[in-house]
Amino acid sequence: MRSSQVTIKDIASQLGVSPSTVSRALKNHPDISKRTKKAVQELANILGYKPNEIALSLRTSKTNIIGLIIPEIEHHFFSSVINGIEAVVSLNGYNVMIFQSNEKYTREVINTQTLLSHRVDGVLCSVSKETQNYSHMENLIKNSIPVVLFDRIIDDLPVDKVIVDDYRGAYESTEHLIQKGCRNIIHLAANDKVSVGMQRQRGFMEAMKKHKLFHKDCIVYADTFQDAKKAMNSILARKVLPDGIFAVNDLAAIAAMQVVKKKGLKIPSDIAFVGFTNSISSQFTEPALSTVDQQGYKLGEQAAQLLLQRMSSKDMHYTPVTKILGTSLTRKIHH
Amino acid sequence: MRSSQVTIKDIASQLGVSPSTVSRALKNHPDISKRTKKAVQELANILGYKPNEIALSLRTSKTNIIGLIIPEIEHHFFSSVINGIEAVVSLNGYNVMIFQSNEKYTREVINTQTLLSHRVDGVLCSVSKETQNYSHMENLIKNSIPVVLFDRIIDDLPVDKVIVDDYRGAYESTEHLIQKGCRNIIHLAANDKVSVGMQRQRGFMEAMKKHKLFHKDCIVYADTFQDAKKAMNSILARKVLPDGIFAVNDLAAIAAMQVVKKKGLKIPSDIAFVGFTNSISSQFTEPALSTVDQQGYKLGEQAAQLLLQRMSSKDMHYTPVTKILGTSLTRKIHH
DNA sequence: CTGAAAGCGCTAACAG
DNA sequence: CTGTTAGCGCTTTCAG
Repeated sequence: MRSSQVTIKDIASQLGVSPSTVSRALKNHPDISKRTKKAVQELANILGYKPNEIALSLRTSKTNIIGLIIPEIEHHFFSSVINGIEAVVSLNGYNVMIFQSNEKYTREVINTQTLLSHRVDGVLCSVSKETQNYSHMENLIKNSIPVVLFDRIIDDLPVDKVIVDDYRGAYESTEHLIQKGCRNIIHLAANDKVSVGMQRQRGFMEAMKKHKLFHKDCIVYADTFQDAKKAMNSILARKVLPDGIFAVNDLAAIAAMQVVKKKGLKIPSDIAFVGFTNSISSQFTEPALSTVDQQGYKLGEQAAQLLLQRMSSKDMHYTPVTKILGTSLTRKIHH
Repeated sequence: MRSSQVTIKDIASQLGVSPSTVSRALKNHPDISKRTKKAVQELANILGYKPNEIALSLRTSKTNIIGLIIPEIEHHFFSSVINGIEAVVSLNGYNVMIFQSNEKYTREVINTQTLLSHRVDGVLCSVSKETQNYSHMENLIKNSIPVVLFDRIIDDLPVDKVIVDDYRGAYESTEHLIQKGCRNIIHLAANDKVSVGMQRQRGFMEAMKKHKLFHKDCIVYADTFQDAKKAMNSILARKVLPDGIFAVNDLAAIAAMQVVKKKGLKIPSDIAFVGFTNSISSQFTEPALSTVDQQGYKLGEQAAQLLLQRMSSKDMHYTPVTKILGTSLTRKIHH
């Protein structure tokens, strides 16, 4: 049954007309007679003709594909970003091609090359933890492929960016803990140099300093489940116990909560917790974890809109824009 | 700076040779002199030449793209499947184009048409909950695009399939509960007609019947968080309380656990729980939820392998294969 | 060792 | 109203 795909030529020869007539008939060109149009469209339907996007792309140098590079798809935050992106771009006739860097710089570079080869019309990217150098992104731009960075950005790269206000999210969370009576708050901080983690740490520090609560032992680097468990254990071995924990992500917060509960301490009365991400799991801890919602879906929408906008303008000498999205603290702590 | 993409022609004209020479030089064709090769390859590097995949695809009618249709990317199971797929296909030079049906039949149909237009080399699909009709899949096959279904399959469609042994996973989970002493087990079952849910229900029923524990009230339809909460509340209002719950997914199990704990009952001593999916969240409940691991990654790998195999054989009259993957019960119940 | 030409599927001048 | 032609970028005969 190896029927290869139906082309405009097949329709043309079966109808005894030229390919261009078929092409025109299919797009309702006014020049074509009603009879011909009808015949063509009917036969196209019967044969199940679908235009070959590849041929179209080659002609128009437009693929209607947006390239997306994210660190890990298995991250709920990123999959919700994807949904926001798809919602926006699909309305404009674009499809998304997703690539994962798996937090590796080298993979990210390969991804950009593949994107380039596939001649995608634009690229959305959230960079890997390893990424310091950004010549691969510049390479896209040099090839006149617009780039928008989101969430994990490269500060120095002059392109459009959409980020979450990590600084303020962290600041407000810390203040919330303070308002709830915490005086000795510890921040479980990110280990890497990614902007996101740095901003959260900065937000925490500023809030603590403002309330004169900052001290040198209140930052502990631990951003994975295992690390956070270890860290929390050694924190609980300190002479002075904390009364609040602000974690750089929910995973670390949840890990720390488990350690705290195992020691028989009560949450939030003995130690209160705030996480960051609003992951699915944060609803299932007991008590439910108070956490900063990053609004991945909205972030995706905004990034996509910015990219589409940039793609539609021919101007390569634009002034890059950075959009900052607000966060909101969910499930505030109740004593 | 609007430099459009570098082509083989650019290199050719700059070097005063013909495009065909450049083409050959770039792929190390033995006919080309060392000098020319070196010159071409160097210039290609400098200009940042990347072959235009679109043009290649048009020529070879091979896109090196695998189309993937899944219900929802925000589902951890599916994103782990994606990773399994990518791991396998990327080794073979393929990229994946992901489409979501969002559990809508109509979207799934549109997705297949887009895939067809993009002339993907093969399609992997897990169908939506609504999907009953499968002419859209047949349409792909008619166009000689091999299809492999995974997890959520259509029984009647004669294509390769990879599924998890939902029946056995459910059967064994139920027996595990029985071994642990449960005599009145209730199954929180799927509401829809998807094969996956049906198999789990069948597995549960068979195990219960074998041990003469089956009775008419032991199946309750509730497969979402909200529904499961409601269902569990009304179950706890029964004259005879259950001593075990087997849920069709972790979400329902977790919801039910929360209701049970709120009532002051102990888990697992009063009521034991087993879920299905091995979601991230299942590790974070207290106690951690015993659940059936579906091995999404492995499933993805197998499906991808099957598809690649089918793609490489020209034979359109193959006998479809169905691979069944085992499951394993994680975190068995400890009293 | 290298070049010219044809063709993948489609469309848009241009020419009837 | 319809057909012919050229060309998008690339490879691959065929012909030097």
